[in-house]
Amino acid sequence: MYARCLEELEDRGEAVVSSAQLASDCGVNAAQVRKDLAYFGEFGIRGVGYYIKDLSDDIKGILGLNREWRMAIIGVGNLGTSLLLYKDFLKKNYKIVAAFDVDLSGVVGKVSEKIGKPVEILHPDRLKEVAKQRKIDIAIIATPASEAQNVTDKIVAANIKGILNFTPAQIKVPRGYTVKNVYFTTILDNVAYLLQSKRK
Amino acid sequence: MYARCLEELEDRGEAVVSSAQLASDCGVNAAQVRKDLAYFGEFGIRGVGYYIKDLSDDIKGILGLNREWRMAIIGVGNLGTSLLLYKDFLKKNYKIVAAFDVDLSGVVGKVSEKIGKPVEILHPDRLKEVAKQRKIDIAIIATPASEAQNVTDKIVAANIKGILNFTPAQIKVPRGYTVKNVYFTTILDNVAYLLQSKRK
DNA sequence: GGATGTGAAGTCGTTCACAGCT
DNA sequence: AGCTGTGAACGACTTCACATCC
Repeated sequence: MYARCLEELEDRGEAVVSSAQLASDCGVNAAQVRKDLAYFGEFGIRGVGYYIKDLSDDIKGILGLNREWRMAIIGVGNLGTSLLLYKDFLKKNYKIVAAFDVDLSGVVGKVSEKIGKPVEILHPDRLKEVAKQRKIDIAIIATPASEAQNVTDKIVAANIKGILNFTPAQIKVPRGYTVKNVYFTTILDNVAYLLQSKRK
Repeated sequence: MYARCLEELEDRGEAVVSSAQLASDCGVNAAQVRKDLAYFGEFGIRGVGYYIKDLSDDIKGILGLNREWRMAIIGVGNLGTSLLLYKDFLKKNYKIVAAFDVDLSGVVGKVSEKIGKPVEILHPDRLKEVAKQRKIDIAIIATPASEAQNVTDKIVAANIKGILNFTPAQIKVPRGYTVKNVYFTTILDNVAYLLQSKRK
């Protein structure tokens, strides 16, 4: 959040920012900003503020955003295709280096056509082999929910430590693996509840 | 989360569940489950547990999941199209009742072809008019980030109180509006940081 | 002077442990 | 006997307030 705000300030040509301003931009408390940043070191200058460029670089270093993260998409349906075409990845250090689907034939044409160049769709059984070759860091599960655990097991076997799960299934992984779940209807449930409870 | 677990238990033919089992299914503490549920009322029976069907219905009532929520997609690019085609909405009480885009011509054909029937794409300026007609509860922003605030202002003018924002822009709304942000690269940043900090 | 870094206070959420029902 | 509901202990995060330093 701070990294994103800082980039915006940088683009605007600003050089220094105070915790108060950064807080207001991010919609949080100023003390919060200082605590968060101070946790990782002393980045600010008393009486002045934070040098935007330096702080931005420091944060990116801390978050690991200054290196490339190589990703695989598993499941090339609507969502998977959408992610393959997702332009924001290009600006950031995220790169999709492989796409997997059980249906090899069906999707290739459509996706390739949209993306402008042929996309190679591989069978999920080849995950382990390809993960090593292409140094995959993160796997994105965009299959039907019923396949989620099955696919997860293949990801674990391939020793890919980061997983982004777009299915509603609660997947099980050994410790040491990082899983983030993103499920649209759960987010909508949240909005719906807040709307309903405010209305009354 | 509980609602989803309960549905699964229901499908499996179970009738009663204890806080301990529900907790284990959801990956949380048993006391947590009891506190969460007790907050809204006394749903359990001491010495027995919770009747799954009743609890499931109660939770859905509390969350507002037993009524239809009518949504509009604004921005019919890759992501917007993907959401229009998203099948999980059909099983839940979420319904996309309108789609908006500044480019009326470009997308109609492609989406319609995929969806099997013609999809009507409207200009965002018609949001207010259509919101009233079609009783839109929630607006989904799937435009480029640069358009987010612009579109948000139209949503506010149309008096749509729930907003799901898929752009990285931090949008501003008057109080009384509910906004949820879903931004893929932020989630990936999180995964990347956790991976990096574990590795060292 | 002015903004950071940080102990202390305050707030919120989680977990424990057990009284109270069924 | 067993499991819920809940006060109390605990822990984590947020905010305050000010000493500290540029």
